[in-house]
Order: sequence, then C-alpha cells, then structure tokens
Amino acid sequence: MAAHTHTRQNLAELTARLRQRDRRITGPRQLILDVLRREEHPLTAKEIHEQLDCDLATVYRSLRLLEEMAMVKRFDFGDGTARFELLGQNDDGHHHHLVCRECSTVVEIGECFRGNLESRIAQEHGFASVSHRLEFFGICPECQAN
Amino acid sequence: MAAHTHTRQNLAELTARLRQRDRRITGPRQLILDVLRREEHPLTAKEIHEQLDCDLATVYRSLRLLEEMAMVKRFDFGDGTARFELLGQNDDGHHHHLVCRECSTVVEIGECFRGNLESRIAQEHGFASVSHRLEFFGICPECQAN
DNA sequence: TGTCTACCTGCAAATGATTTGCAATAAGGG
DNA sequence: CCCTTATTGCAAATCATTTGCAGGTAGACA
Ligand SMILES: [Mn+2]
Ligand SMILES: [Mn+2]
Ligand SMILES: [Zn+2]
Ligand SMILES: [Zn+2]
Repeated sequence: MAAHTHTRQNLAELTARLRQRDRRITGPRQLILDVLRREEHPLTAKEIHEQLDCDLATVYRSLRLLEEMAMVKRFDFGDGTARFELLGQNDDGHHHHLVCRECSTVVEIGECFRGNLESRIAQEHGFASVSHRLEFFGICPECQAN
Repeated sequence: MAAHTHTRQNLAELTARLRQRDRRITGPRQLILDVLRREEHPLTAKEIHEQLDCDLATVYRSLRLLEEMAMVKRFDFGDGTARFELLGQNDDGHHHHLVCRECSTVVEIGECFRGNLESRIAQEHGFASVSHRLEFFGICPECQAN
C-alpha cells in the first residue's frame, strides 16, 4: 500500500471521527498524523513539534484529542516524557517495547501474555477491566560493544 | 519481629552502606526509612515529606541517595509522580502493582513471570541485562459498587 | 459566496514534580 | 574540641505539560 493511500486512509478516518464529536479537521491535526505515520517508534511531543510549524501547545492539545479518539496511543518509558504512536483502525495498539538504557534505541515487542494474566489478576483481586503497562529495558548490542 | 527491631536493622544497614560511600547518617535519612517502614504501599516524596519536618528538597535528595544505595525502590504508576518503597536487605524489590484507575487503591502483586520472558527477549534482540517494569490498572471492587 | 458561531490556534503565563546553586550548619574522624 | 566535607534549607531554575485569553478559521447554512 503506497504512502498516499495511508494518508488518504488517515484523513478519512480522522474526518469521520472528528465529525462525530463536532471537532474540526485542521492542519496541525492532519500533519501530526502524517509525522507519526512515517515513524515506526513512538515520538515525543517535542519530536513531533520539531517536524511541524505550529505551537507546541497545539501539539499537546492535538495529541490528547487524537488519543481520546483512539487514533494515537500514548506510551510511558518512565523518563517523564510521553511518547506517541499512530494507531491503525480497529487496533488498540497494545504492545510493548525494549528500550536501551544507554542510547534509548527502541525495539518493538509484539507479543504479549495478555489475556490470561490480566483476567487472572482481575479475578484474584476482584478488579474489573484490568489492563497493564509493560516495558523492557536493557543494553542494546551496539552499546554492549562500546 | 518487633518494630524497634526493624528500626535497629534499618539503622544498622543504613550506617553500613553510608560509611562505604563517605556519606553521613543524618536525621532526615533515618526518618525517611522510618516512614517507609510503616507503609505497605509505595509513597510519593510529598507524602513522605508530610510526615517529616525537613525540606522537600532534602526528601528528594535523600530518596535518590537511598535508591542508589538500594535501600528504597522507585516505582512509576504512570501519573508523573514517583513512588518509593522500602527494600529489605538482599531484596531487589522487584514486584508489581494493581492500581485502581478511580481511587488509586494499590494492591501488591507478588508473582512475576520474570526470568524466562526477560531472557528470551534478551536473546531474541541481543540485548544484555534486560529488566522490565510492569504495572496493572483496573477498577477496584469498591469503585465498581459506586 | 458571505455570514455566523463554535471550535482552534498562538502566545504567554501557570502548574506540578523534581533539581540545583549557594550560604549556613552539622557529622564524625583525629 | 576542631576541622574538613557532606548535608540542609531556601529560593530559584528546569522540564514536561496545561491553561487563559484574544484573535483566527472550519464548516454549516443562507
Ligand atoms: Mn511501539
Ligand atoms: Mn509494592
Ligand atoms: Zn544502546
Ligand atoms: Zn478504586
């Protein structure tokens, strides 16, 4: 699927979801999705902002909105800075990362033990709608060499 | 084991570890350990500070030092505020939590699938010393009722 | 196309957690 | 008890993120 197809898809979805909430299709919102579409790893608001030409506050506001609309997913690597990834349609984006403690290289980890563990924990403690947040940290091959 | 025994143990360990680094045994440092010893769930720097009578900056500096000396462990519930738990000797404190998304009730989760998953991830991606951070979120029984 | 209005944006100031510079103070070895 | 060096209190600085406000714009409708 070509890039422009992705773009069209993003735009169509964005349009649809924004309409449902009486929100508007603005330049910044489209551009943020475009920036995220090009990346394979999560980006910080600042990194996104550097590739755009609008106010940082707008980036934060847009990301929050896009997150509420389930078009981007927020990740937390524990360094006090949120990171965002684009979500495909019908994808809740749940997955994990392996982050190098030295150079911050990110590896995407697809697999997840999810279902069973979550439901077991829910049952054992009487909690409902249990979710989890899991990230791995280590030293990447390159940093081991140096 | 009575409370004063715990206290004595903490103090002995604190003394030993501080000496090795040419650091001093001060009131705030002892008191922070005392506060943490009374709690079963992690506390924020602010919560600790409220139970003491020293500057907040001192609490932050002390917690950082105690963390470096492996006497307390830092946890991240993803709300932008670090939390700390006391570590026993020869305990790396690795465990997880189940946090209510509504009232923030914390349940300690002892079990961990650790070893196998971490080493498998390490091997598959060539990373070394892989660790992980995992927290669960859900709605506690009480909040489900309300 | 022009109008209208709710939604958006830029900008600057506010927040909240955590850190840091600095001068005053205290720990503890000798 | 003294001296050196670590530690503390206080205020100011950082950093990521949010918010108030006044001017700008998307888009429904005439
Ligand atoms: Mn990812
Ligand atoms: Mn715990
Ligand atoms: Zn690396
Ligand atoms: Zn609850």
